[in-house]
Order: sequence, then C-alpha cells, then structure tokens
Amino acid sequence: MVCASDRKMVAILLLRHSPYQNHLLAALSAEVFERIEPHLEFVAMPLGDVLYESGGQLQHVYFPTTAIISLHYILENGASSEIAGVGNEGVLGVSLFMGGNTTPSRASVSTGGHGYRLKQRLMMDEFNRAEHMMRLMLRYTQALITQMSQTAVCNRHHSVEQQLCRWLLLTLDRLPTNELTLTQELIASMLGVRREGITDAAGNLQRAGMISYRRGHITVLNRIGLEKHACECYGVVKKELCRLLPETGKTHHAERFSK
Amino acid sequence: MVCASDRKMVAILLLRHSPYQNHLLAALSAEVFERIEPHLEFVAMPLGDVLYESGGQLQHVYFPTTAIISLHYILENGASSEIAGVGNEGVLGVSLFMGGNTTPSRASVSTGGHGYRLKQRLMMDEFNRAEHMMRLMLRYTQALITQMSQTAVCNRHHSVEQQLCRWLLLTLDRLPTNELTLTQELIASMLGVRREGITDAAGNLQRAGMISYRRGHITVLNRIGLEKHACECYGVVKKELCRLLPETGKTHHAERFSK
DNA sequence: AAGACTCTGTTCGATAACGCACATAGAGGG
DNA sequence: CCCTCTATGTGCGTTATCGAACAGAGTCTT
Repeated sequence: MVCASDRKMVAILLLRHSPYQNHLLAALSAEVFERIEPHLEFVAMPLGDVLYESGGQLQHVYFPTTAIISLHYILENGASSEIAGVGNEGVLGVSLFMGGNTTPSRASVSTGGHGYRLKQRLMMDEFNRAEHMMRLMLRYTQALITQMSQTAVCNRHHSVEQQLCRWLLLTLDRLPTNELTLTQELIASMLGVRREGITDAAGNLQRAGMISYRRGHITVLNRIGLEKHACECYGVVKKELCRLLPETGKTHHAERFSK
Repeated sequence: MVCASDRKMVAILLLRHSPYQNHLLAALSAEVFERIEPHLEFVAMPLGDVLYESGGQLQHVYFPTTAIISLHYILENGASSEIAGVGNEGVLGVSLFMGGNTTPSRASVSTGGHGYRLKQRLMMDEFNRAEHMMRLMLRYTQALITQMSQTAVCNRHHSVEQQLCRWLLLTLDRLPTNELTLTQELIASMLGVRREGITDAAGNLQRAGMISYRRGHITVLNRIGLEKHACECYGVVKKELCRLLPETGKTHHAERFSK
C-alpha cells in the first residue's frame, strides 16, 4: 500500500484527477486526509451548473480541482454581479461550517471542469473534531472575505477595463493553461456590466498585445502587462491568499506575489 | 451578590453603560460571560479614532455599545469606500479569530461613543475553549460576509440615492435615536462618492419629507418611506443578521424584517 | 454545404456621476 | 457680537457607462 504523500506525487506527475489538485485538500494533514478521502466524491461540474441557489440548503461542500465556481448575487430586477470566485485554491460552501448553512447568493460553474465534494455531515464532523481542518477552513474564509471586500471597492472606483484585467488574472491563476474558454457575454455578467463594455475593454487589451481572442476563447499573451494594467485589487487579493494559506503552495503563475 | 441576568435588567432599565448593550456580549451564556467580564475594558471611541490600520496587528477585539465603527478600504490613490460597518450588533476584529490576525482595511470610528474591548489572548482562549463563543463569532462573521457582498453588488447597480437610504437605515439600526450626527462629507467618504452627490440625494430625501437635516445633523422622519426608497440591499443584510443571530434580539426599529 | 444561431463589433443618444469653481449660510471661538 | 471656519448649495462642462438597435462573422447542426 502506498502512503498519502506517495499518492500525491504520483497524481501530480501523471496529471490525473486527484483530490490533491485542490489546494485546501492538499494542505490537510495526512491523518485528516486519510479519514475523509473515502468520502470524497468525484463530480463533474459542467459550465452553467447551479450548485446552489440563493437561500437553499447546502448538502455538500465542494472542492473544485479544474472547475471554477462563481458566487454571484442576483438582484430583484435580474441584474447580477459576481461577488467572489472559487477555484482549486478554495472550497464552496463556507456558510455550512460558519453556522449559517445558507447564503443569499447563487453558486454556478463559470468554467467547466471537475471537483470533489463532501457531505455536509462529514464536513461538520471533521470541522468540529479536527483542529487542523477548522483552522484551515477559517483562514480560507478570511481570504474569501478579502476577495469580497476588494470586489466592493473595485466596483466603485475602477474602470471596466481595469476590472477585466483583475478578473482575467484571478481566473488565470486557477487554470493550468493561459487560455480561458468563455464568451464576452459571460464575463460581462460576472462583472455586472454590459457586454459592449467588455467588447470595448477586450479590444483595447488586444490592440495593446496583452491578450488575443476569438469567439469564446481568450488567450493571455502578456501576463506582466495585464498585471500592470490591472488595478491594485488583484495584487491585494493574491497576496492575502498567499499570506493566509502559504501551505497551499504557489499558483501556476504570479510568483511576484508569493513573497 | 446579584446574578448576571439581574445585572442585565438593571443596566437596561437605567440605560447606563453596560456590556449588555452589545448584542453579541448579551447573547453569551452566563458561564462564558462571567468568565470574560472582569477582562472587558470599557473604552471611549471618539469620532475619527483609528482602531486599526490596514495590515497592522490586532491587540484587541472591540464590542461597540454606542459607537459605530466603519471598516473601509483605502486605495493607493487615496480614494476609499466603506466595506462594512460594525455597531452594537457586532464585533470588530474577526480576522483575529479567523486566523489571519490582520486585514487589508482600516477601522475607524464613524459615530463617536463607547464600547468594550478584550485582549487578543483572552479572546482566543475563549474562542478555543468555549464552543458557544466560537459558534456565535462564526455566525456573526457570516452576517458580516453578507454585508460585504451586498456592498459589492450595491456599489455596482444602485444609485447614490438608494445607497444613501441603505446606509442611513443600517446606521439608524445601531443607534438609540433617530438622529445621526455627521456631515455630508463624511457620508460621502463612507459610500465612496462625491460630497455633492450626497447633497443632491439628501436634498431629494428632504423634499420628499423622509429626512430633515441641518449642518452635521440628520433626522429621520419617515423610516418606512426610507425603506421603500432604499434598494433591496438593506433588507437582505438586515434579514440575514436576524436569521443568523436571533438571540441578539431585535433592533430598535425594523420589526418588519425580524420575521 | 447551407442555414441557423450565437457571438462580436459599432453606432447613437441618454443618463449618472465626476471634477471644479464659487456662492451662501450656520456654528463656534474670541 | 463679530469673525472665521467649515458645511452646504449650485452651476457649469466632462466622462464613463448604459440601453437599444443592428451589421458582420464564426461555429455548429443538419
């Protein structure tokens, strides 16, 4: 029988599906991990899937590996904005262990992929039983809080173009490639602006040589350029994540924030 | 010797300073409360006082009674926005027990008054030792998360006038009177908009008979009207707070959200 | 290969908020 | 009581984003 850390290496080397692709799961102690592993359920998360509806009861927490989940709030008039995103660095469903069980926002898949989920009951048992799990989850929650506050300030003070840069970078950090598969329409609904605004901004970035795109695909050509063009918000969110969860390791890119 | 609940009644009847004026402290079990009471330090919180600076180390958590604290984020260019407010319904310094110890925002007093504080060390001891304290703090933190997300969406989609209504209502809920003592300039910096924008919006509300104001003082005349005029955001934040912390009792007003 | 559909580019006027300049008017200190 | 300081009111022109309408272009289906 191989031990947990061996399996971790194997999974990474082969780039097969593995719970270790999620940074939080990977940061668990061997003891905790081995206890929950049998209960981790591998799930497909196709684009658009709604994992929970505003006010609904949470049955699971989700640890995305290749998928990205968007938490967004839908106003009475139908307008909406993304409040935060959750990728392989995090977990969906913090309200479960925070004690609220529901939140007034919707969680839907913004980048199709896979992930693992854990039943509410098991998560709570673990949270209450293992100091380690609780600390990790609370620190992640604080990183999420940072992301939300930053979104609030950014919405008020920065241009659509700057926000687009921030959003692209945050999304890129959760992907293994430098190509995003999504339409301008979708990005617009994430940022809560008009689709035309994204067309404008993306056009500018393309002319500046930072990105290149075609129907439903965006390739980032110059990451450093994007970072310079983005507002400070990206850096703050990134730095806080690294500070709060150093054991989750560095993301694919963005080494300059990993200090 | 009087017991805790006797003292609570006495404090309320006499309207003297008492830790029970803070809803979270009041919601603690007698056992926990009696343990921390000797360590609660009564502090004055004059307008403008900075309780902590972005990135600074937290030495205490603060439980406001009559003061209101504003968490705001200050951008590199000096612009700023309030991300959330903390009054007698809450506690300042959640990052302490969430495990981060610092947050990238500034906390300053937006309405002068008083409160109690507890040393970091004692707070942590209690958090780790008493299940009750931990649950309460986590549920409050989730309410705070709701407030932050709502701020993000509100910043994007609602007019200055609607936001002013929301802000007035939230502030009013934390005060025993229906008069706020602050300048338009100050409100503007809270909402992250121009002072002239507030002058406009406040003028409209006054003409509509909902408020009346003079230099540095705003009196709310028609609370129901304000609620109707505000965006949905106020109600959502309020309802979540009541849902998550029912034991903190209803606020002075806003009974319609206490369902 | 053709057609349908969806995504992207572009236009136009409308609107909300900004930035600045300056006038007026309370409030508090000497 | 006057004077000064600061808060509030108002009027510009400027800018960013919105809202709606439509043309072109890619992609997928049949």
